[in-house]
Amino acid sequence: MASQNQVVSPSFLKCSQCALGKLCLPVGLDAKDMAELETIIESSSPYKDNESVYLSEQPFDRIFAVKSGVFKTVVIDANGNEHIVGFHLPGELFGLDAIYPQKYISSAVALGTSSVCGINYNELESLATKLPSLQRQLFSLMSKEVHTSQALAVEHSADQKLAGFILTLSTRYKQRGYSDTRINLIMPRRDIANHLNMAAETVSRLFKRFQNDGLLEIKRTDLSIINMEALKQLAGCASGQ
Amino acid sequence: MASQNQVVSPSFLKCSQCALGKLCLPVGLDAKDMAELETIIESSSPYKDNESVYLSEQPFDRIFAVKSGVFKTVVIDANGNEHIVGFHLPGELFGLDAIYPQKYISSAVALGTSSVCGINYNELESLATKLPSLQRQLFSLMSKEVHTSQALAVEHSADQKLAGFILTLSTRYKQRGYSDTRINLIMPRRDIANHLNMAAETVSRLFKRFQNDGLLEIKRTDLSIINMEALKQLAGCASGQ
DNA sequence: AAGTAACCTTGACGCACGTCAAGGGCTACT
DNA sequence: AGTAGCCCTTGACGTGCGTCAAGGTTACTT
Repeated sequence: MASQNQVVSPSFLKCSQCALGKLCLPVGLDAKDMAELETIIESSSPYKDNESVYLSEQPFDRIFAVKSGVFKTVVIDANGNEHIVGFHLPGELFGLDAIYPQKYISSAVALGTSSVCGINYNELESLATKLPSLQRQLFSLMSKEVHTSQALAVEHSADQKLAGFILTLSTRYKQRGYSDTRINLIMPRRDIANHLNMAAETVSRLFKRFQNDGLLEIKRTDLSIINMEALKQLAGCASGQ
Repeated sequence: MASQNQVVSPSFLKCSQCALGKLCLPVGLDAKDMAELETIIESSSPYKDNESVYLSEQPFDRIFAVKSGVFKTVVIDANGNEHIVGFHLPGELFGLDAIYPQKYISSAVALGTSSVCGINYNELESLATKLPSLQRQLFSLMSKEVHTSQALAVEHSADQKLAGFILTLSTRYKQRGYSDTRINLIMPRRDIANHLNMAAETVSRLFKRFQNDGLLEIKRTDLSIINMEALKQLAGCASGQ
């Protein structure tokens, strides 16, 4: 299950050439600053489905940026129950919650073949004191992270939560240049349900109801949003952005 | 309801003299750095019960540190329903979620007479590039914020959520030098319930059950924890820290 | 000291959603 | 091509907790 395939890819795609630059860590950096950032970024070979980047309780040394695919971060409570804290799309960071405790709180697991960039945190910190634009972007991304964590807690009913979840995916994929109405749900229903604190059966039933109500069409992992406005209204709107 | 009483207190208590220094922004700063930080901190006269520090949608300019009392941060969804995102004790920061969107997402409201220090964010940012220890502390605090926001989402049943809530309060008060077993719940049941996404009646019933089971004793705002271990087990433990 | 309003408690009731169980459809491996 | 195993769906059932309603306490006001 665990694996540490930290082999540096021979064909390392630098930030300056990476299509995710406009979303990821380098936002707001000029060419010179980006070149400096590139010196501390390490690329990894891809993780296979269900392989983990790090495990809960391991000492913290790096944060990660998704290069391709999707990762989930998972915590396990005292009773052994798993809870999926979040899903991470290309250009998003994970591991930030480990900075304060200096150890990983969650485990990070690949959903399908996926790859990351690793960034040594100590080096990142010292670089950030030299590059105000980088410091600014880090603060901004962490603030965003706080906000998204809070947003989940606002939603009450099951349909509100699921509608909100679909909308955040839609928004995030759109920002990445993908369609915001046709989405490939890589994660199984069980994972969606777990993340939203509900039963997989409920997810299934709600998808069916949403489909009957003309909000969307779904077949397995292939989701098409038909009525975006109605979905937003269901979600209580706050999930946009 | 709203009020902007930003009069600088004549008896401004500097960070170096403030008892909260060991928890708040100045953690890890030496005397010289702290003196620099003090130059950008502004103190306010106290807010009365239910007065707001800022309102949702207002432009972001400052973050805040609680000096005394308690504040709650509140978001209002599209349907006009309020949701309490968090309670903030002395030495804790709020307003961090406004950095990314550059406007306040929530409103911050005093629970009883309470006071804050305001810190201009632009000045804080430029100071942080000069003081690595300050930058480090900011990253650390924001990471902690991410973590606490996530922790709420892990809890499932109502008793788990309430037990977890009591425990986080206990831990946070202990860190502040107060008792971790005798807690004054300034916030009304309704606010606790709202924050935990449950009905006030449920909070009332659970408190009674916890009391019958010998976990705690509670009368109005006066809470005594009797069996800490049992509470932790109920909460699924993760809430310690 | 009396009046009023907010807060808390308690009970009765109903529903949303979790749990349990069974069946159907992909995908994958041999 | 056949079979095994997961994933998803669908139904039946139970229950945790929300909602509604009423009564009791405490705190603030004049």
